Amino acid sequence: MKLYDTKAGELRDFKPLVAGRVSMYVCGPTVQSAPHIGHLRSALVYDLMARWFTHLGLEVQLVRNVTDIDDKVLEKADEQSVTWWELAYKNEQLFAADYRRLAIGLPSHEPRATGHIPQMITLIEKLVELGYAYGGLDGSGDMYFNTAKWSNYGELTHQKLDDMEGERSNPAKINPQDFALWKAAKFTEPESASWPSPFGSGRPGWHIECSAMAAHYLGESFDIHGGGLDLRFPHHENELAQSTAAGHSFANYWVHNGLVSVQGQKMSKSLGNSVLSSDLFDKVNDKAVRYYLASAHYRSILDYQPEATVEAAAALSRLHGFVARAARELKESRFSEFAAVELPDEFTLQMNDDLNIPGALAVIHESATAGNTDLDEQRLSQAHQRWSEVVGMLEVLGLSLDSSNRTNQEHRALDQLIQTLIAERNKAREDKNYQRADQIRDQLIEIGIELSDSTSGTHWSLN
RNA sequence: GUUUCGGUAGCCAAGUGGUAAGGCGAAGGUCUGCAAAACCUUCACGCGUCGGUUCGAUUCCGACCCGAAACUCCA
Repeated sequence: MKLYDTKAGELRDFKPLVAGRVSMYVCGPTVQSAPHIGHLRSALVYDLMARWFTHLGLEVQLVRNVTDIDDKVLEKADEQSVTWWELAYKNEQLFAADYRRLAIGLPSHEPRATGHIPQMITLIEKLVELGYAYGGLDGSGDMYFNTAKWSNYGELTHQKLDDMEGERSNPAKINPQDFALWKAAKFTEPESASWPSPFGSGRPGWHIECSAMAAHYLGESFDIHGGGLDLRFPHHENELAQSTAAGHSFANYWVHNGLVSVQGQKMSKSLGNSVLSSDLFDKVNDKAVRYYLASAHYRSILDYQPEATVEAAAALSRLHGFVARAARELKESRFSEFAAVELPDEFTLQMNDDLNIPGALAVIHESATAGNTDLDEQRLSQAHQRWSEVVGMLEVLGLSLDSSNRTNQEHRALDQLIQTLIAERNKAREDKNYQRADQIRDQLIEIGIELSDSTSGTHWSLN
């Protein structure tokens, strides 16, 4: 498999550090507010990547952190007159709920920053010991990383220290580009937001959190570090600098997902142009939202267009339609069970090519078309092959038709009710009472149930 | 200014040094009592503009235009 490595600036063959295993660290959200679809796309990208690795037979370790303490969390909590941990927890739950709805798998670990303060302190101490960290020149008690001492600084984003603007007005820093490792407690902030440390009480800087947690769960070297493109600098550059300065080899591959934009502009909390998951979930079903967010290559900008979600729903519905039709029409044959078949080579090729989901989706569509034709022509063996392929491919992408609601009690009751109406309608059709037949069909359409007549009888589906 | 990344049909969106995947949508057709669904056919002589390299460029190179992201708060 090839992956685009931001640090190398090119596609690289992916080779795990330990054969048969892949370790991934993904920057999760700062839980200062509810998720928007940009956050969800990011989580989805790494979920898809993890699923593909799993399909390839690798054992995946995925760590996705939660930043539950930082300036913004404290600020927002203050505005809303709640404690910072209440705010953080509430938002963390909103993220979790959306992840679940999008069928984004649980990571192996989902560490909160506040649960790993000792590891962060240890890492800062190490940096002090090695001469890369210093206490703020203004005596504030802040700790900073000395970027001038680390000659590789800028290697992730290919920038020279001199070209970077940095924060010129901060008298606590030796170099304007230096960044905070530890922020001393302030009188204006709640006491609960500070922890004791050898540098005085305070809280960790944003970047050190990820360095410490990645090392804690995945070790000093691991395979892939992922996150949104906007985190490349300063966040990931700083993580890389402090971790490697501390002697860790850190991530072997750096992967960055493209952002979601609205009318050509980045979706962000500060711009106030956030599209929330509920905006999509209200319009189309959960799997269609997943399909939509996955439908652009993960490194491309996804410019949000409301109609595009409806298009995604239509496209996915055709695939699900084939799966359901094949299941129905093959039921009575010797091909009633779908087989664990090899996925089409082209699909594998696309997925191995830097996770080209759009290319992979094209393969699924082609298989579904071919499968529908096979069913039309009564080529059951081929249809069975196509059906199995499509089911397998959808499963890898987490886009399978949910089967849970087909087995529950409510569904059975609904089915019996509709079957009664179908029988009445078919009787009416036999009697050439088309007015009554169409009336039944129209009434069902109105409540979202679609009937379709075929040689194998009349079937219904939720629209 | 510096560093990244884009500009492909009505819309979404892949891709390639050899003549443009797929989806949505639209039109026509097959099927149907009529529909729906499904299938078939058609829908970019064109891939921001202008040059260059080449037998050949949308793809490589250069310049330019437009847009996005980052530059110490952001997935």
